[in-house]
Amino acid sequence: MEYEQLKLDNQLCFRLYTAARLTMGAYHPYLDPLGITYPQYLVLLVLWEQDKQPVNDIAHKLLLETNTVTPLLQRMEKAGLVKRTKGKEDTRQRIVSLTKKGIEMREQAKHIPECLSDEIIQITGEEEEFVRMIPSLDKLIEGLKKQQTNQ
Amino acid sequence: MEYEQLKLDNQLCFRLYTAARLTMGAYHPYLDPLGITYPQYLVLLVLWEQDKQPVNDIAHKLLLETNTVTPLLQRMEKAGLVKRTKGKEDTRQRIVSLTKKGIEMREQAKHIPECLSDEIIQITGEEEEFVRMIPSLDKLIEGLKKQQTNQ
DNA sequence: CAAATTTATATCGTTCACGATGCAAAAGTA
DNA sequence: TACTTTTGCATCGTGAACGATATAAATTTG
Repeated sequence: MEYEQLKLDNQLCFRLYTAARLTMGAYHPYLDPLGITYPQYLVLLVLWEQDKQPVNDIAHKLLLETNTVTPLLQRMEKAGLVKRTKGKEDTRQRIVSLTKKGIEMREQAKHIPECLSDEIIQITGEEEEFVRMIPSLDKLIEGLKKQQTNQ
Repeated sequence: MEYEQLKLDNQLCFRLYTAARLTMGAYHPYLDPLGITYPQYLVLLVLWEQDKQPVNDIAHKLLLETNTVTPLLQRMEKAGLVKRTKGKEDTRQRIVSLTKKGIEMREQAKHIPECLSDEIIQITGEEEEFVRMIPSLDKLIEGLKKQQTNQ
């Protein structure tokens, strides 16, 4: 069948696309009570690990463009989670730092990863299978990242 | 470290989220010349396999909500790729069918899956590793789907 | 040092993605 | 048959994601 490939290959990309959407959905019960979204949670994770970072560093760690991260941070600032101040050495930079509310949310979010792990294990029976997927995903991400920046 | 988990678990979800975005990005060079987006390409794949389907069937196959698919189809209709007609048996339904342009695009898109496979192989060295990921992703998707509809 | 280039962020426009809500048609129930 | 519920789709509002473009500050170059 000439068009058989059209069905077949979407396998990987379509599944990644779907799995990503559904796992993000699995965060909803935990993030909704905190009033944050999954991408906002990612920003908090980055800042909890190291406070006071310029927009660029945050974007780079999340592999997002700054024009995605800037509005995200603006919404988080409006929500009182972070504040954005001008950089002292390089005044082009905007240094993003956690507010009291942003710092305190760490405590409330402490159990989310554990809850989600448990949920995935409960849903799928075993954990190892998914732990094994991680290096493959990293390899794919690393390769695609290079592909898209170099050329 | 009390907060160690916060870093660790994002492993899976963050990687899925990132891998999905980047692989969708890898479609750009092939879809841009056709003037379609990745979700629109997915809709076309569904219709190429079987023409004339109600909105609901398309949404169900893509695991998307109808309120995502409806605007998507409206844009595709405006672009002249599909038309949407009222259902005859059930007049609530909107039957989506391919236009001449939509049918002809199949020929132009024929090689996309092959190109993408090649690219992934070239980027990452081997194919098997990613073929092996597919059943795991299916298991995850299936489980999360149940979780989110049942409760 | 002045001019050109790069860098850090912001803004704009378009397209998803989805919760909430609305509405009309179909299906089920009394 | 009248009434209630469900179903199929549409609309609205919000938050990503990102390409394109803008702007000011830093850096490089001549």
